[in-house]
Amino acid sequence: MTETRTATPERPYHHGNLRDELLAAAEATLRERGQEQLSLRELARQIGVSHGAPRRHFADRQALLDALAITGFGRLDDALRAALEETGEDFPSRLRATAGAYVRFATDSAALLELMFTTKHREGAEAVREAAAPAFVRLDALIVQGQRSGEVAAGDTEQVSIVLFATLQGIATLINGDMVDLSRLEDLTDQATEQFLRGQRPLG
Amino acid sequence: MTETRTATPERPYHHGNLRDELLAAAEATLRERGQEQLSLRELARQIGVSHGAPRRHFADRQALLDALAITGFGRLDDALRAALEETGEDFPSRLRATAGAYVRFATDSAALLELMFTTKHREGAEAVREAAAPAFVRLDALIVQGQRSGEVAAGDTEQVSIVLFATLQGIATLINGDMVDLSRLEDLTDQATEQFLRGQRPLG
DNA sequence: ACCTGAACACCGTTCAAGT
DNA sequence: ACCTGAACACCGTTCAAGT
Repeated sequence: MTETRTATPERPYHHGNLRDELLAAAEATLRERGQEQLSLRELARQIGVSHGAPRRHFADRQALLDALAITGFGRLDDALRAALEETGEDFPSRLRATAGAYVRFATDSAALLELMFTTKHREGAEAVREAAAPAFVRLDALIVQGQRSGEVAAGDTEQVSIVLFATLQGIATLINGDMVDLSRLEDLTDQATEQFLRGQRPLG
Repeated sequence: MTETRTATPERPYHHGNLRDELLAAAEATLRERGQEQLSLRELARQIGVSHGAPRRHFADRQALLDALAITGFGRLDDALRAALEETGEDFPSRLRATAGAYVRFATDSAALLELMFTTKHREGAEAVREAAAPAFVRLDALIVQGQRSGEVAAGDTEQVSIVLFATLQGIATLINGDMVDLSRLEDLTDQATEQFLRGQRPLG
């Protein structure tokens, strides 16, 4: 029971884990109050370091936001992979599982999604784009499967997968922006996937 | 050639047109440097009024951004209407014209688009949503035309039009966020519209 | 190697006061 | 009715200095 074990322990000079703590605190603030309300100084205060300390780990505010976006893409890819592991092998099942997982992630993490997709005209944005690649590749692979099984017309795979990606992303944007009610999410996603299946079915 | 006619004329006490000038200057800054770089104080400096003056016309920074978003929706609707006036009467032509006009507007005014569609959890957002209504109604009317002509399957009109809207919005988001190159815009839009036409064609 | 703390140049917002 | 200008409480960023 020494002085150094109080409720707010005097931290040793070297904090040791600041980067991860900053990211965790930033993500919580992002979810609760949005990107614009996220302040480096406030994060430092919450964690108990001086306002200059974050600088060692993130060159500036934007670098921290980029890091959040990058982890976001990782989590998106994890969500898509997990959904595919729990579904059947046929193309329609995999399409529906992917679409459902995407829009669920996107509407559950609206502020994070915004960070992930509004990257334009920034330095360091290259790293964010690279982080997005696995999710795009996963969509691409899904379309390739559909083309092999004959359920998706032959053609420019990437073009088809981008339009599919765009549709899911757009549905999430309309809902996250309160233009469309969240209660319509499932029906809209079904509409999009069934329309995709019909629109892609090779003409007999 | 009196003292009151210098290059920077001494303005009369009552400015008279401050609201419109603020909006115009704000839109230019938005386009050139993005929303985050837009500062009320800097706008006031550019126009030549005190930093407190904007307060008479916009309660706060967000109110000015909302006003920009609202004028953006008006301009979007204008663009859609203009495109429809220049095309044929058949449904596929009108679908293609609408889609093309939408993605052109959306990629030409990327920062404005972001303002228009990220409205969540804000007061005064109601006015922004209302401003969006005409564009949604226009898409709805287009789908109704397609259903009447038999080129779109009968069903929930709004659901179909929202998915179409979402697809176009998503394509623009991916391009504006530099995830997809602008050069692919036209092909992606064509892919989306042709897939829509095939996916909606009633089964014979 | 990592963090502190003062300093600088900005913000948005408020409000009494001027015309 | 409309605008000014001082004041307040924040920011992000920089950097010499500490351990």
